[in-house]
Amino acid sequence: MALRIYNTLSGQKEEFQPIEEGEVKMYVCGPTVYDSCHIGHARSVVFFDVVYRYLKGLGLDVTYARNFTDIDDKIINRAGKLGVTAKAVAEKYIDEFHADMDALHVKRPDLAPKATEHIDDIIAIIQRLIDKGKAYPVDGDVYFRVTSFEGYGKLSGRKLEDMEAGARIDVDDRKENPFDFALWKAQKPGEPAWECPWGMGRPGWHIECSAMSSRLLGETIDIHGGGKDLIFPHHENEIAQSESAFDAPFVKYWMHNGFVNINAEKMSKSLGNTTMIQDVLKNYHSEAVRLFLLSHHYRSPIDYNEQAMKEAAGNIDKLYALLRRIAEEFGNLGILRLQAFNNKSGELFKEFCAGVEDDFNTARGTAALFEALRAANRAIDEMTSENAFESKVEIDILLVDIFKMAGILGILHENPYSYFDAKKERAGVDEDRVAALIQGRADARKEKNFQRADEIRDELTAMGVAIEDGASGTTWKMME
RNA sequence: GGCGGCUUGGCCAAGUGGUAAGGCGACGGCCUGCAAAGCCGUUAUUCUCCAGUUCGAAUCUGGAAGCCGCCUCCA
Repeated sequence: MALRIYNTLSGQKEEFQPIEEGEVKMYVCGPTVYDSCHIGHARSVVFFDVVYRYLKGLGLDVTYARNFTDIDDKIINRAGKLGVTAKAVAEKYIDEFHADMDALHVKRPDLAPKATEHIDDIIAIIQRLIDKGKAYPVDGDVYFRVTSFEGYGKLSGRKLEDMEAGARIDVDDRKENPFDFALWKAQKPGEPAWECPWGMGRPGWHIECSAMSSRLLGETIDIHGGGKDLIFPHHENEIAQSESAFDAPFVKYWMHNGFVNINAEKMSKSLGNTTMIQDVLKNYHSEAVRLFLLSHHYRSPIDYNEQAMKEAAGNIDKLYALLRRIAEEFGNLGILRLQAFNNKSGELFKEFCAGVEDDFNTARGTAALFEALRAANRAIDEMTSENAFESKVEIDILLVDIFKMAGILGILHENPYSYFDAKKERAGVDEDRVAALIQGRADARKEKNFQRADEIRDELTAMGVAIEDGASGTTWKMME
């Protein structure tokens, strides 16, 4: 099987061939750190986290960079409102970003550069572009000369002539062409600024990615990703800058994820439905969030709503319930989990990979995950003293597959007992009272007083507690 | 105005020209004192509509309708 990736540049799926055998250089546009992250950021970051995990799983030597835009109009505005420095705003939200993404079990990228740490690189590229006649300074600003780059529009499929007709853009007489964009912005009073050959100022938005990508990963990289909205103008402009500066292709595979809608509406500040990761995590387990995000194809829009989240949360519950069941039957879940990294995988993991290899179709992959879940439960259901050995072998293979899939999806990090205990704690029920009621019910059942037993169960139900009678006694959990 | 995308069962959602994955829900069964959980089975002759190409189309082509995104900061 070969990995195929939909390349925005070509508009089709292409077989993935790294530029250097066995190595992958990947860059993903990170956040502008002026506010908390929302579920849309989570989608992008979680998706590319899966790309990273999968490529590493293939044994490739992946260098993954994800930047922070830590100097920008929005940050400066925010700082002005709060009466603090832009740096303070950026630092606060970088910390928040890390906290959010750690909570979502996102692996840290190899490199997390900040724009302000690469001002020299930025200035060097701008100088180069000016020297080559691709950019021009005006009153301390520097603009990229869009008409100097023949391929302008190749990523977004736009032509300069077409855009000019209906475009709503600022008319700025100082620009040669309305689509020329700022590489450098002259300092305004009170703004943070750096010294450069054109006077004090700060970088424009697009140039930082060209600078950091080329400095950290090379002039041509394998994968560059981000949200669909970045295709134009951000990534289009990055291509123009980088390819003009280095006379080499900038990126081999462009990948863009789709948006998250909220209850079938576009998420936007004006609608007031911006859904922050922190708030989502108050209501749902982080792995439910990941499973929700990954059970849809990354390029399609997805709808965040209560039903979808409850479904995902329910499925995470089922997976942990299986893990608990296996731990109860066989013990040593930790050892079984370790085996996932050494043992050969079974058919279902191969099926899972077949999905993921097809343009990271994790939605297709989850079908294999649920099949493994069902097969493992069935094997335990059907286990007898005669077939115990065969069953154990079968369950082992299924469990290894499940852990391997979970390792790529980034779920099932917890011990199942602590997972369910944490749920009980979050629900805030009186556990001693539940234990007492269950004991009372057990006594009633012993005396065949089923009416009393059912009364007690009703009482538990009213508390939101669901009970399950098993071979080794009664267990309970919180109902959804 | 320009560019792009989407329309698959009650809901969500895969589907790469060869005869509709998976999840949720619903219904029936096994299990259970009864339940729950788990398992088994049933739940789209059909993929918005119309025409065409083909031995064969949800998948390709043309047309129609509806929905959505981008073109402005945005994941």
